[in-house]
Amino acid sequence: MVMSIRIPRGTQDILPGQVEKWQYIEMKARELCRRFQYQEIRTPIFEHTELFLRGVGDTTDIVQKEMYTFEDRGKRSLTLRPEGTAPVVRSFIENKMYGNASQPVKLYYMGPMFRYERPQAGRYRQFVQFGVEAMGSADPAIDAEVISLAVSLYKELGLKKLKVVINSLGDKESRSAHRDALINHFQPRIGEFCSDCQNRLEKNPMRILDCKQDRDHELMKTAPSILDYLNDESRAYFEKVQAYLTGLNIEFEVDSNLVRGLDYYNHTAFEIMSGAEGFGAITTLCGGGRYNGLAEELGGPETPGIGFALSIERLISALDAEGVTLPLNEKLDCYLVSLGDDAKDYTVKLLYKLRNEGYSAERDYLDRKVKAQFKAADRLNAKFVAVLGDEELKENKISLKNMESGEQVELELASFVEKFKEIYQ
RNA sequence: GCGGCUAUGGCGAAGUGGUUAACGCAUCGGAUUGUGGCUCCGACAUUCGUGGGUUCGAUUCCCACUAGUCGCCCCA
Repeated sequence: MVMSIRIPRGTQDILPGQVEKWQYIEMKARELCRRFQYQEIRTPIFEHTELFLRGVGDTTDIVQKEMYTFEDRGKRSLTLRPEGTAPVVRSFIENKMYGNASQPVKLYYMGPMFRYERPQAGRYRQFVQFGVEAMGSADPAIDAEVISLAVSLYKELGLKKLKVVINSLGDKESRSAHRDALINHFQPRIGEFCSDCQNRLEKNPMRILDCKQDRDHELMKTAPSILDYLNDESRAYFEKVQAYLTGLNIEFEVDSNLVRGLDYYNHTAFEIMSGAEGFGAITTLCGGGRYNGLAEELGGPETPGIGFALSIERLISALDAEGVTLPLNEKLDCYLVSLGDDAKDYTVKLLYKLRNEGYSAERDYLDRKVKAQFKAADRLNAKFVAVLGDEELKENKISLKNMESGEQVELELASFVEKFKEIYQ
């Protein structure tokens, strides 16, 4: 036998039974965006590699080791998008949305992202992100709006064990002062830290604060906090964001060690984590932050922006971990049981009629016995089963059974659909 | 990129260096010659991830590969 071809590593098929959850979540997300007034944008699955080099930052892990990059026949270097912000900002600039009548421009996207990583719980090579981007406003109220949108999605879906963590990375000036302070702090004893941290010292000293291996080192506890290096403007901004969140009754924690991995962040950075038991090592459900300056970096006009991205896979894992069942009702309106060739021919037509009237309806296509047809109806959660056999056909009758009550009535065959409508009410 | 564990029917899962590879669920058939959810009976893997090696003989032992899984790094 020929070896069968299997799904590529780190990808998954979403099968019937599971896909309903996805559809429900997608519907919820879209509905929420309608209420919050974010409009959908669909950008290509691949972009010029250059976009991510400049947008995400060429020292980031994403760019250095996780991109699906290929050359097309025209020798262009293209990359399957590893994240959604850079493409949206690219489109914003390219389509001159900064000139739109309504500002800020508030967009959302939902679709697959690709990162070449070793798969584990909650991590895939192709995964689906839902994200929003609000561009053109540097009002801290919109930071709070973006965070609240993500929180609302989780809460409305039924998650309870959530933790919102925020931090401020400050503006350029604050960040650079903090960076110098960090280097001065760790430099003398960097040899006592892990090799990753040693590399981080020059590249991105902030990341040392995030290290799990060296978290108990005494220099960690005494490390300069970004919050002490925020200039007045940055501090005022961060305080305002917190005040708005408090006003929205959104509980949060300030964690000065929260550092996001992408280069483009500044000011507000946030994460939403799941505290559910058995959720695995990865607890981040959603990550986001402000990226003033990214538009300029990509060749557009100076435009402030903030957004988040969350993974639908992790959202579903969190729902499962908390034992939340989504209100999916999968009932079949009517199953048609037939017995005999003439009856079968008739029910084939009847089935189509019911479907054209808007009902979900099904029948047997494997010539199964009546008993097995009923079993199939049961498995499909049929509300009603109509039975047409030789006897009924001869007398122009059809039986209709209510599967919940077990009650069965005989109806005129000719007016079945009309009668069904009445009874179905 | 690195490390641990795993790989047996549609699913879950036992098992052994040697002539029939347990069992449970699901499915199909029957008891009930036209009525589901319960019960009982029967059927259902020329085959144990792929390739190679050791052996008279491998699903079982060894190696490689692939995949899954969990963790590290990092992230959604």
